[in-house]
Amino acid sequence: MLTKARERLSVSVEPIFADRGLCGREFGMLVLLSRRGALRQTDLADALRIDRTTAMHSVDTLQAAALIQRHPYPGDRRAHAVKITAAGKKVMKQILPVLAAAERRFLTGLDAAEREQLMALLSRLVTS
Amino acid sequence: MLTKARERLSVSVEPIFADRGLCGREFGMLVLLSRRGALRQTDLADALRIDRTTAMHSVDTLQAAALIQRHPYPGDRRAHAVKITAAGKKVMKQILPVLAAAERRFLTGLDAAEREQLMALLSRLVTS
DNA sequence: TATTGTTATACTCTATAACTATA
DNA sequence: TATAGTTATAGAGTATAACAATA
Repeated sequence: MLTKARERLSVSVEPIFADRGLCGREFGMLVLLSRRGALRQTDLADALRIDRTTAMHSVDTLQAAALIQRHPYPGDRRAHAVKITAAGKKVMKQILPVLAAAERRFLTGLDAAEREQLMALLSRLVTS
Repeated sequence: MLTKARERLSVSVEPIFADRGLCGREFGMLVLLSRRGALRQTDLADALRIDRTTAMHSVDTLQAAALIQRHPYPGDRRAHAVKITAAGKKVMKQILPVLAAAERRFLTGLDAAEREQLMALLSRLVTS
């Protein structure tokens, strides 16, 4: 059931990212970088629980689209400080409401109280 | 949240199949075949919403393990009637309670009423 | 002409291994 | 000796294309 629900959601949500040349993970990186500021690539990999080479591909994609930039990392010349650009913030802000709308469509059929219930139950499953 | 919950569940459930040389999809085929009797490979593909070549790989795997058999399909000599074997039913019945136990562990933290609530809400999302 | 099963092939996604430059 | 980033490569998993047999 979880599989089906998730599949259904991602079918309606992934095209939103794909339209901008991104995938869900890359959007997640933008959100992460806008919240936490500059991060090293390994920090991104750890946060997303993926290999650092996998993270690098996404960083490459985002940089090619000028949505993030690699900067020198203060205090460690091996590392890069990955920062979201103004263009990156803009794209992220464009996506957010579209994403919220898709989520609302996905949740059509549940009233406000039921949505909260679902979220509460799921979050307990995820964190327990 | 759905993604995380599903990931968490599959981490605890996939090893159950892997221990028997199967994956979730192949177990799903066994369940399907035990419920609906003989099916053509395209029927399996349609039911699981995968390509028929992808379904074929799973049918190959299950047949190599002698959990299913390909028979002539009455009335269409192009098709194969895929049937679950006695060994297949046995493996399926061995897996079912282990799976249920894993599901219960996954749902630890929710009481009976909350589990029902979650299932009800998810099923409405899936079918709506 | 269309469909079933099959084969061969290609593509996507992800990770591992090895390299470099730093630490 | 270990770590950050990179490169090249390999492995799943899935799909597409083409084929033979049959409809």
